[in-house]
Amino acid sequence: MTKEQSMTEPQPDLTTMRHSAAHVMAAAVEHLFPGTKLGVGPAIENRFYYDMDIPGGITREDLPRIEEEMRRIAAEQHIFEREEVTIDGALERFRAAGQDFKVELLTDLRERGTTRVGSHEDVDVDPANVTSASLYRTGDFVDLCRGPHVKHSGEIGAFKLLEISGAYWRGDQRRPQLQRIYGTTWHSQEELDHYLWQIEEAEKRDHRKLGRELGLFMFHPYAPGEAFWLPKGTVLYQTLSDYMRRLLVHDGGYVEVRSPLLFNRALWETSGHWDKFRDNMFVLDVEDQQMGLKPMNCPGHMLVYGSELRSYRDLPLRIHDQSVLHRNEESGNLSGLTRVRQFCQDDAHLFVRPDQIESEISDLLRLVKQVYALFGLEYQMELSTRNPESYLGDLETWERAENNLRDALISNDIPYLVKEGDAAFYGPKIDIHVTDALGREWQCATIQLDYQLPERFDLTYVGDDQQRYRPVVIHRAIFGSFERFIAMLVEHYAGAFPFWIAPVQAVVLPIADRHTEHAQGVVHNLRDAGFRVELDVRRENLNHKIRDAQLQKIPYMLVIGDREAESGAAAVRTRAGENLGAIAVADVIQRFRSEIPGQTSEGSLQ
RNA sequence: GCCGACGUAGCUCAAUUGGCAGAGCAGCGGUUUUGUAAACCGCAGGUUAUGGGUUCGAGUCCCUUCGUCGGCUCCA
Repeated sequence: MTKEQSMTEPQPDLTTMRHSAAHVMAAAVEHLFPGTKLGVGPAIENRFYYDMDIPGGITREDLPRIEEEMRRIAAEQHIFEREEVTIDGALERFRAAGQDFKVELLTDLRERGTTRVGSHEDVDVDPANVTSASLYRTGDFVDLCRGPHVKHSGEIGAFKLLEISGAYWRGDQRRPQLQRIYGTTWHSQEELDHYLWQIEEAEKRDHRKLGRELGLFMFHPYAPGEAFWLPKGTVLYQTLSDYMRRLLVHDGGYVEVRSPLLFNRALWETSGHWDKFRDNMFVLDVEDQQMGLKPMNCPGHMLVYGSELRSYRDLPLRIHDQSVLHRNEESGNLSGLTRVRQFCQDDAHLFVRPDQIESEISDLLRLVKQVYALFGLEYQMELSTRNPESYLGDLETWERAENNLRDALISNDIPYLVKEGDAAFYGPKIDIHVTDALGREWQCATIQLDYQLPERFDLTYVGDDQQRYRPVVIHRAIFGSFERFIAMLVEHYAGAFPFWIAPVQAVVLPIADRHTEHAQGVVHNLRDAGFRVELDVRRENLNHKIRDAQLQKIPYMLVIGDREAESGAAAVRTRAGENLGAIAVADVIQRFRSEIPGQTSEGSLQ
């Protein structure tokens, strides 16, 4: 585009285009499936959708027809005409048209002054306007909508319909289930193609696919939602676990415990989980008692704290625990490693005096920064504040707690978003959201302030004045769950893990049988130096072995032929395809050592 | 859990309107001793996820159960 064009013909913004495309899509569906009832159709990140009750329902095969009809409507360039009407007038029209969902939205607006349902906002009606509503007409299609829109239906860009799925009306399981059609639209065909290419690339990185190809983990129908960690995946898991243990226990002033998985119902009643979390717990009958598998470590840690008389001098007490947790997720919610029924967290509970909160939070923010930087992960911090409709405790405490968190963020120069009203009922929190290769956000790390559990378990410490005081608990996890974090790492690195966590760090490739002995020596030396090295003695040619090692994304390939056997070296190839030539084994070890964080100047392991 | 789609060899996928279940890779046996992304020949591999039904005949049509995927809801 020339500069001149961009000045005279500003392109509509993508959100407006996408929202307008949703209208055109709804119009197309109405043409093809008369009697369709419309829900809502907003623009979302990269895409748009419309929820509809379509007579007889549609399948994926119908999408090309709908797309074709959209192209026809686009070609006709119908103007998006705005019309301001009274709510009663609008009600009449949508009632007459049998648009029950629109009628409900308008009724809500009139009666409650908003169309909001919980934190989910429907965008058809401007909540600031309670006397009139705006309609948009495009050809024969009229929709309740607050706009804005592009000029005419020809301006909805280069689009494609992507996906079809179910969605409850207003996100409520008890309400009718509508069909949601997803599409995407962009300024140009090139941008559309690029987006479609991105989706394809992201699919190649899918941890479920790579997990199988790289032999990291598997699932079996007999254990839905519970991963089997295969030998290579176990190395990865264990390496991360050891790294975190070292960071916390060796360097960070934490102590580690192992605690029971199965607890009497009484514990869960005390902690409040029986009330709030029962549906997500596995409960079983043991003799004449009910026992629950733990979904979190916190109640157990309360018992550990309470098992001794604690002095103010003992605080902060930081208890780390990598125990197995179970949550009874609904079957439809299970997904690869990111939503499972059994997992471990790099969990810890910090028992602190009120005056220690801010410095503890600061330390945690630094820890998050350090760990995420090591993996090169992008993240966004979010401060969740009190939900006025659901909180325990007094306002003063809440205010102080929120200020503690905010001050810690500010003093560490960390940009953050505020999520008003998103706090847990027991205290405010900082969540850390990581963006993965699919552009999806995952909540991994979390830092939560809790004044309630110490109360429920009547935890105290003795102050310097002999009085009993109540400690504050900080729940925190840096990886979150190992399962989800590994899923993210797989997609982030596309399976090409950094050397220090790679399940196999190098493979030794003898060219012919006569090189096996020297190759075994090389393997032996490298293993002695502490590296994870395999030997490929198959009677295949070098090309074949190289290809297999590349596909397994092994960081280093060490080729042993006549020349290397003679000189006591290995010809080093990296998975990036570089051929570094023959290198003496001692120098290979040096090179490997330099790739372990903590053994270089940039160390995280010290 | 709900809506929709899917389930064929270890993996990736074929199989005409309902008419003999097939290929590549992997595996196994042989031949080849190989220099930076797939050597060659052969063999074996299946109650088409599961249980039932319709039919002369079912991978294909209908129902059940289980699982997976995309969403909704919920969340580490």
